[in-house]
Amino acid sequence: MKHTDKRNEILSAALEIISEQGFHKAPMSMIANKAGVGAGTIYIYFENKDVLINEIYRELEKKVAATVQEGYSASQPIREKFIYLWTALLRYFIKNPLHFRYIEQYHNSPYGASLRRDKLMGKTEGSNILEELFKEGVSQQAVKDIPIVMLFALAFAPLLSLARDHTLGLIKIEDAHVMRAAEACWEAVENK
Amino acid sequence: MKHTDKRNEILSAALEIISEQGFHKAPMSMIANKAGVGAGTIYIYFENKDVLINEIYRELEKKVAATVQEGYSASQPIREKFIYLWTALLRYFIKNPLHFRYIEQYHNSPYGASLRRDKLMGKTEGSNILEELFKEGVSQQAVKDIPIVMLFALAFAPLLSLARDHTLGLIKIEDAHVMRAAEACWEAVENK
Amino acid sequence: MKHTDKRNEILSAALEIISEQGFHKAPMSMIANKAGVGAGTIYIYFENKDVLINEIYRELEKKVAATVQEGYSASQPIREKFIYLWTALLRYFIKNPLHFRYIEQYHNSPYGASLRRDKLMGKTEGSNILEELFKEGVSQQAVKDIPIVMLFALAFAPLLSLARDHTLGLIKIEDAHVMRAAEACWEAVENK
Amino acid sequence: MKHTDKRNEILSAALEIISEQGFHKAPMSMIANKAGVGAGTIYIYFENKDVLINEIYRELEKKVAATVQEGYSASQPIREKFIYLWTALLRYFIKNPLHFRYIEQYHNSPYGASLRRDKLMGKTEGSNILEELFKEGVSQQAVKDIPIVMLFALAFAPLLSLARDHTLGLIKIEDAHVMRAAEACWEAVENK
DNA sequence: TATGAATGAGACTTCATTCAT
DNA sequence: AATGAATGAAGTCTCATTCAT
Repeated sequence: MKHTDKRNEILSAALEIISEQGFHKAPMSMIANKAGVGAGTIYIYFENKDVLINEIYRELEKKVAATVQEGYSASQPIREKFIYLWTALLRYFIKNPLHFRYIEQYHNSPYGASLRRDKLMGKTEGSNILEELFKEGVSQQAVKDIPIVMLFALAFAPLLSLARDHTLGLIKIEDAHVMRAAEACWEAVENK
Repeated sequence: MKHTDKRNEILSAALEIISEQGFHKAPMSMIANKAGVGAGTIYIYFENKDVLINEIYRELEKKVAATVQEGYSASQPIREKFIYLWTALLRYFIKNPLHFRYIEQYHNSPYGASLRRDKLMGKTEGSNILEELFKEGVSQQAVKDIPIVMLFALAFAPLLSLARDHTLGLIKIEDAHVMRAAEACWEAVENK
Repeated sequence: MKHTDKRNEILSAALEIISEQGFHKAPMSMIANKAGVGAGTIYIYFENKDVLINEIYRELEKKVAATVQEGYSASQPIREKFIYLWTALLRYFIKNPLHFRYIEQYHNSPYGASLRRDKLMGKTEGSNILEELFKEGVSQQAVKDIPIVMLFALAFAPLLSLARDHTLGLIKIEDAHVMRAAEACWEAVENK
Repeated sequence: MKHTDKRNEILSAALEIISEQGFHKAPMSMIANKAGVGAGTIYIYFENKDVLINEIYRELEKKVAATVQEGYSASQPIREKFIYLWTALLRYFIKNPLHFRYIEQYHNSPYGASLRRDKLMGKTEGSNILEELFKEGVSQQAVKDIPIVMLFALAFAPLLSLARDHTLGLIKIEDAHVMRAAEACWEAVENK
């Protein structure tokens, strides 16, 4: 087993346990156990529990950003770009419920207290696509002229809520639903 | 001090500490201290910490429901009723940030894992005004014909997101904003 | 068992173990065990291990100072006062080898790094008898006019060395020896 | 790098770290790191940490003995020989504070519990110059007729105390001081 | 009913030592 | 001979809960 393998074992064991049980029901010993390593081994790869938790988040962020940006074309009309990103994001969360639950937990904990939920996509990589999108929309008068934070709330809070309902098994989201929800969110931010 | 007084002292001490510090930084001893009672006394009124935490939530739920229903008139048009409830709810959260923070923490924790965020207003007590409202709207074709859960997500997830941004100091929500946001949410669920 | 009793059990259990084994071979669990209390109980009386260790030292310091000053008469000639204090101190250490070993360990550890070995007697209670004694001696030209720190080294380092030899069982110090050693130390500081 | 080189790297890395940080803040991994070798390599040269620690002490002992005996002439009068050895020893410690700090730590730890501080100079290697000196002095009636251990305490405990004060920065020992202190110690053991 | 000292399981983390390469 | 990743026992401390008063 290579160096990288053990590190990955730890990361995914932690991701799984924390997603399912929450941060405070995920003792390091349990993570080590699930990863098939000794308790001390985790500390070879991660300075402490906080660092491990933050590292998982950072990796998830990258994956989400990469997935969502894949196939994104900046030259389309605003509405199409919005719908594309919105549905791609929701589909990613539906396909990866563990990732979603982890991200949610992280945002609602001291660890991610500083981060904003809506800075989810690409912000760290410099330009934030979503923010750009809204700014462009506002300047074109296609989107309501209200604070960006409000636009985020209107457009993406429902997305997260639906993703949560889905991972909790409260609803089974079908493709038609994804599209209708995306359109409804667009209507909320759209300038009419 | 009467029986009820002590119970209330405990409830509000716990509410305050948990709202500000989070569940896992709210030891029973600290709660007892702030409530001015002995550590063991808490266990006379509440079987254990979980029960206490759930009890606080239930009381908050009642207060929210009562406040929001106050002044609500079932005879108005759908849209007006929606706007009324929506703005009343957001205003309540803005006025009572501790209550909001507690509710948020509860929902994003194992304690409230089973409950749904949208069951916020009175659902558990039988009649759920919001649910009635949406059903009525759907039957009148004033509201989109999609699953109720989705309507809740579209209409109320942004509200919670805005309330959070407000309590975190990320935005200062003014009266004009409240109204515009309410209208935007209506547009999201509205059948056009 | 009263509140004070348990605290004292802990203090003397810790004193004994640390004296015999050293700080790093005195785990809290062992102390708790010897004191006949639960592991967590120690933390009711002492914030953490450091505090416990410092507290023990402070109590010993008090006892030593009290014992040595008992029967001390400031009105005697310098030489007699010196001999009195010196012999009283050595006799105390011979009678209380555990106390001596603890004090020694404390001084040679990060805990007591700031304290000086020679500030042993009464400094914390304001006036340091020994320092006064030396100053008086210098001004009377009865004692060598060299830095106080050197006087302490000349007069008291041998005392501690003898006490150590005794507690380690390397020598059996008899009364005649105590007196001869005291006189020898006086000769070292005496101005001739 | 030769066998001997690596061994020496380890010894001096350990000496430095332990002198500055103490035994319990000197993990083997840190020593290995500073020595530029793998953690496992240490165990090729030294059976375990205790052996390493004892080995360092033994090497220091040799160096001290060699340095002090250098220039020592057995044919001088007792007093001159004493003064010579005493001052040479103090000067060595002042010049090599790391060596002194290590020796001190060693003596005040379980590792050196069995050794006596006054066996410092070559005693274990058979002939002990100091012991010879005192015996000679006693037989000439130049030195007090008391147990050798006491003579050591009177003569050398102050030396170590002064060296400690110096390395801690509490005093700046000048050449004049060294001589006066040596003479004072002679007065303490001198038979008058 | 009320108390709060006492408990001990369990959390995080360190580090001497081993062993496959 | 040399390495350094891996191990897991052991250390300090927290806190929900109990029980004698």
